[in-house]
Amino acid sequence: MNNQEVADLLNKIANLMDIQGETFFKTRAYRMAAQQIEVLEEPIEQLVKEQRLQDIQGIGTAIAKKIEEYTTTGHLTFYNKLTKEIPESLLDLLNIQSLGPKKVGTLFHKLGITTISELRNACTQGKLRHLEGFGEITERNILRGITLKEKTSGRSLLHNAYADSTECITHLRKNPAVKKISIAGSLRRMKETIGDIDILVASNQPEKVMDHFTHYDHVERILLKGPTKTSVLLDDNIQVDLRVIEPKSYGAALQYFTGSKEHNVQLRSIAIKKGYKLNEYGLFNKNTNAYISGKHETDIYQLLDLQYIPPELRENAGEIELAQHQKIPKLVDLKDINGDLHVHSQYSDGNETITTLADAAHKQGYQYLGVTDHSQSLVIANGLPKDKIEKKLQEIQKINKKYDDFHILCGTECDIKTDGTLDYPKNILKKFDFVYIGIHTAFKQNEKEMTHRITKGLQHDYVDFLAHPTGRIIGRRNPFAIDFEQIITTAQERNIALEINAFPDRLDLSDKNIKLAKELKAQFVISTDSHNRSHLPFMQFGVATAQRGGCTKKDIINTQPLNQLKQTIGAKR
DNA sequence: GCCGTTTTCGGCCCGACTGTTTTCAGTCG
Repeated sequence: MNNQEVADLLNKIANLMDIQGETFFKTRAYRMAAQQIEVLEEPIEQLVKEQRLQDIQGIGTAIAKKIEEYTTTGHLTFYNKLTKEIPESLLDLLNIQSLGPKKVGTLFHKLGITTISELRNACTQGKLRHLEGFGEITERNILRGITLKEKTSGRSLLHNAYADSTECITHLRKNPAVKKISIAGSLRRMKETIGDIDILVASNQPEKVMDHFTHYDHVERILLKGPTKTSVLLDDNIQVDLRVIEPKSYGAALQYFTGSKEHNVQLRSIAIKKGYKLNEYGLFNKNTNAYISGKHETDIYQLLDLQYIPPELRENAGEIELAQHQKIPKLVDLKDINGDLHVHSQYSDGNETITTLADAAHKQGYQYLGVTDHSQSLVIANGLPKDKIEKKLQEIQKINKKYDDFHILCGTECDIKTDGTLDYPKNILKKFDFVYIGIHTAFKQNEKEMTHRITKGLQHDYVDFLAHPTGRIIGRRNPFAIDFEQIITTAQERNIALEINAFPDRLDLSDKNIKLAKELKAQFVISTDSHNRSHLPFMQFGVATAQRGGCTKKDIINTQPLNQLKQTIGAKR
């Protein structure tokens, strides 16, 4: 029974109780307990064993007792009883836009609706409009909500949302009523997937800004429009929420709308303890309501006696305590990155020549580029046969003469075969400047086999980096079954850095895994896995993920300047 | 359901917009 499973159960209880009509504060207690467990560093079962559950802020006798029963027996009597009254399938309905717990409760109690398909039928038959609090418009909105949920399955990849937001901001900036503008929400926190894009504008003429916004070319439909808040659906089905606020509240609003929600709840309770009230309009005196500050986001943190917290860390996962003790680290920055070490050329499955890739990397301001083509057995990716390696080395040597402030390194992304042996022998691996190893076949091995396979791979000489360590593809492929801590430990003992793969649907390691690996003193390399030059800028998303994992410059190998990097990888050869 | 340097009872974070209503509940972030 892991921590996430316990947290999930508590969240489900909260949602079901909401539908049942329980008081807000009671269901919130379950959610807060769930949140605490999600960020817990040790296994919850350990706490149960040592009777320490109630040491956690937000867990009292009632919830502790439920956790104890659930972790020791695998089920919870209270939950079974609850789902007899309120069917579990109603939880799906809560994810439909314009439906919340109250309406779902009414639908269930008055019409006996328990599933999305039953709901759709009831809507098309016009059965909802007669219920109290419902009408024809609600009926239509629910139908739209169902369609939207099916079409988008919820969230977009970070890079898609980022590209949309950049374009939208460019459009908004053209209007002189826009004084200041920023992305906010989960996009500003650079989460790997984004529910909707939040944009914040400072202006004294909100109507003009809203009009300009709704006339943006890519707006498919206006979902709601008011003087301070407008939501639209773009033609690629991503939702954009725009908030307009007076300049004197811009900083407070930026803080507020960046979230996360859990981070803000903590911040507001700190504000109250210090005699303030904090909302999106500013920091106020709790008693007199007098405005104290709000123009700059940094001032809010300062007035709460907190070190400034970068958006990437605002998940209520310990960052507030760090800020109270002035211990927020200086995170790695995109400017710190001196080169990309995982790029594919036409020598395997890349689309472009080494020359083209090198020119693009040089223009991007890098000192070096590592060209890592797939190894021989990976036929589907046009893996490089042994007898072509010499040709590649010579070509790189020739191109390198062109540059005096840039250097191409010849690497490989060598396959770890199913038994843990590598796809090139030792004498071949030695020819490369550096070596990534990675899994590209037989993803479904069990935990024991896969962990053995990877740790055995890490034992070979001349290995520098472990590519996309968990193999997950966001929304499409789950991570391998592996004992991740054992892999981190082995990599660390062998002085091998773990990749933070920046390709948008990989982001592998994830922020959570980075955090875990960092605690075990792992080293990292951030690389893009580019297959053509348009992928090189993905570095930004790898760096953001590293930031979310709390990495500093010295945690990341490819922040080293060329000479130092040569020493690092050269020491193994 | 949780919590306490005022409290073991009475608070608990807050505001905008919509749709269904004639003054506000529900949803959303």
